Amino acid sequence: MGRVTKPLDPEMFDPICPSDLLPFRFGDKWAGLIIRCLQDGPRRFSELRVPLRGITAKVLTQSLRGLERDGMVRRTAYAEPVRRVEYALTPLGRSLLDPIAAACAWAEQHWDELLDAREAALPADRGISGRGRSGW
Amino acid sequence: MGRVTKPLDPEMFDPICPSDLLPFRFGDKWAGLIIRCLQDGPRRFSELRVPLRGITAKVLTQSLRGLERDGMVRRTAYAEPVRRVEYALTPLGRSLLDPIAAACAWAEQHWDELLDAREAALPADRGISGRGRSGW
DNA sequence: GCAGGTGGTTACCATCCGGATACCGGCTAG
DNA sequence: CTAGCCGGTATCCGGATGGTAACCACCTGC
Repeated sequence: MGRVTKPLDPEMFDPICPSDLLPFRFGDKWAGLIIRCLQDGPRRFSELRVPLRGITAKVLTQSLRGLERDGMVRRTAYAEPVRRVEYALTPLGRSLLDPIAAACAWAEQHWDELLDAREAALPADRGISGRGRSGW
Repeated sequence: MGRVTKPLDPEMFDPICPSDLLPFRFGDKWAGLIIRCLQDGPRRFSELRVPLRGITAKVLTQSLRGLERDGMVRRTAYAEPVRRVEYALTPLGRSLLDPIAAACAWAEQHWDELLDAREAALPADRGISGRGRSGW
């Protein structure tokens, strides 16, 4: 089976920058990232684990099952000698790319302000809200 | 002091419909709702509790402190005989209204599909993902 | 004096969520 | 035979999250 889509960039999610201040979440912690991983076509389980650095098999399975159940993702297992399973966006899942992109654009645009606010809050951090990490 | 903005509609968040399937979240469970409550101008603590049916003082405080820390909301306490505290959106917080609106529009547009997917999943519900309720 | 509103705080609790670790059967390459 | 990849599952765990209930000081109105 010839590869149709380019392999995922292991660096597509910078581990330092864009994940921990962003106040948007889609579904669980990984759902947004997964959706974006699938935007160029179907991906295999292990393929998804590459850019989602550090995600464990269990958690990825969990997240994918949730997305499948909600009609965002379609899972296809092929009856081949070597086990192969592919995950692809449904039209519904694909329609999510737009609002996700809007959220990303917002974050990118206001990144400095977000950092500033966080930094300014640190000294007298009342440390109440739970937004220490936010997912994507 | 004259009231500038219309009182909040206690029904502005339908308790049945728009909250529990929506796969978007902003910050913690209440942050998105709070932001939208503040879009027409500053609101007082108790005023916010009305449309946010069921939110307890503690949880609202928590959420507001988080938003304040992240620069989305500004808290102003007035030195008056009767205690008065107002919460208002900062420009940064206001800028969030757009992507939030995009998310809402998406949800509204795909509501039926979301419901269908959920319903179809119920019989053989593998019940793995944590998206039973989503907040936003 | 007492009830009631305002804007919280404190202590406690159940649940959830993500993660670590170990393990699995089927297949293939050496 | 053995090692390793593939796509998971089973079990356990700690911390975050959200909620309840009780309490608080201060002020106003009856």
